[in-house]
This record gives sequence, C-alpha cells and structure tokens, in this order.
Amino acid sequence: MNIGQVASKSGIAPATVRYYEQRGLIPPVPRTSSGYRQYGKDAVNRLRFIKKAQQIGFSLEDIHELLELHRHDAAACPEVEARATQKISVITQRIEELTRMRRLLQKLVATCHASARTGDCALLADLVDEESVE
Amino acid sequence: MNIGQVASKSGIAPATVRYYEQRGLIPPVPRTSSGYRQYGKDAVNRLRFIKKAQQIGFSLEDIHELLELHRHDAAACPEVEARATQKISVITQRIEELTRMRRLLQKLVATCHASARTGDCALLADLVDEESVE
DNA sequence: CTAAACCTTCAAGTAGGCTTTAAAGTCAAG
DNA sequence: CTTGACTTTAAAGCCTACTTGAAGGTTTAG
Repeated sequence: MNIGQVASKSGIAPATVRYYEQRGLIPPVPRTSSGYRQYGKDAVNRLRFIKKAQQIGFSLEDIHELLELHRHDAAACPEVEARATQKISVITQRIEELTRMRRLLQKLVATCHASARTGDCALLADLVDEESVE
Repeated sequence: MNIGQVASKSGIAPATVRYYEQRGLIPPVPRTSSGYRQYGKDAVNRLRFIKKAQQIGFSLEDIHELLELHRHDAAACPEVEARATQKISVITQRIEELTRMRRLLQKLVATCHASARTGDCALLADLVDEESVE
C-alpha cells in the first residue's frame, strides 16, 4: 500500500502519517526503489489506534508510550507494568469525570424536559455549583 | 477575592483566568475603583469546572457550549436539550473507548505479571491488532 | 514613605499538532 | 510518450491554548 491508501483507510492525511513517522509513532516502513513508502495493513491498525487514543484525550507523547508498552523484553517487564498501571489509573479517573459530567447533562435534559409543559425551563441547578460539591 | 486568590484556589494561573474572560468562558466580573477584578466563589467553581472538563478532553469551545447550556430561557429549551443530548452521546462514546483501552492495558499487565515467574514477558497480543477488531 | 507583592493592559512568544507550499520525481492510463 | 494523479523532502504557516514580557498603577507591611 502507498501512503495515500493507508491514509484513506485510517482516516489520517498522508502528510500526518509522515509526521507521525517523524515523531516516532509509527516505524519507518520499507520503500520501493523509487522511494515510495510501502505499508502493510498493520500500519492501518496502528494509525487507527493513534486516532482513537487521541480522540479520548491522549497526547502524541502519551500514545507513543502506550505503543511502546507492548514492544519490550523480559527485563523491561516491571517498568512496563508500572507504566501500564499508571495509565490505567489515569483512564479510570477520566472515566469517572466523564460519568459525572454525563450525569449532570442527563439531569439537565430531564429537568428541561419536565418543565417544558409548564413553559418554564429555567433555573436549573448550576452545573458549576453541582460540580463543586467535593 | 482578587485574581490571584481565585487563581490559586482554582489552580489556574491569573493570566489564564484573564484569557478565559477574554474568550468568554467566564463573565467579566465587577472591578474595584482601581480596576482590580473582584471575584466571588462561584468563579472558583466555574474555573474548576473548566479545568476538569478540559482534562477529560473538551476544547475551550466545547466547554463554552457546556457552560451556556444552563443559562437559557424557555424558548431555548429545545435547543439546549438537543445540544446536551449530543454532548451526552459524545461522552458515552468517549467512555466506551476509554473502557476498551483500559481493558487492553489490564490484559497487558495481567499477561506481563503472569509470565514474570517464567522470566518471559514477551509477545503480548498487539494492542493495535486488538483495537482493530471492528 | 517606601519596598514588596499585587494588579492592569497589550503584545509577543511558545508548544503541540498538524497543514500547506514548493520543487521535483514516479507511476498508470490512454 | 504525455498527462494527471501520486509520491518525495524540507520548510514555512496555522490553530489552540497558554505563557511571558513590558510598562506601569495599587495595596499593604514595616
């Protein structure tokens, strides 16, 4: 596969794919004699993974670390475990925050809807105040 | 409260607070005769909310929208509901992705740990490949 | 009264993550 | 064998979200 194809399959622009290679997020791939990059489908997977990880709030550096986790030898095992555990706790926290925020929004919708009949959708408990109860 | 106090209570730099005011994320507050901004504690709440929302992956523009949701009149109700519902689905998706990624990492840790005794922590199923099963 | 620690505005600089541009080579179709 | 789509590199530009700097006014402790 040329870069254009891997790009369209992963939903990432060719220039961005090159940029990721430069950043070390994806390994350099073999080239044709004329210098064209040749990708396999694992490249598509990796790119998709990068995209998703990014959408859920990881920086390219975070993602780099995540991707490094699975490429290690026995000696590196404890460190891998530590890093992974730490990522897990970050993720867990993030999930909790998102869940809280979702509850707030659900409440907002519920209240909004409930009072719609009376023509008054006002004065919801302030999201911000809710959030501050800690 | 002066800007420095509200800043330290919310964990956001004074300059950033001003920047948020400029961006419309927080409303302009009253000033003293000499021009100092005077904040109440709701400002702290709002700033904390902004910070958290940001940490879980919302852009300042997203956050602006979120904050606008609760400040509306009866007429705006349907739109508010629609926006909130949409945000909820975004959040739900994000939670799902995070959950999947957490499972992957947990598996990684488990495998790593399990094989630690045998001195071989190798060849975990590729995170990327896992993720690509769609 | 003065020095340190605040505050003000405005403008410019920085970092992360791309995107665009330029100048040139390559490949596939007709 | 040429035209158009695709690829290459390097460098510059752009957007978001801040951060820093300059130049100056204010407040508070001693």
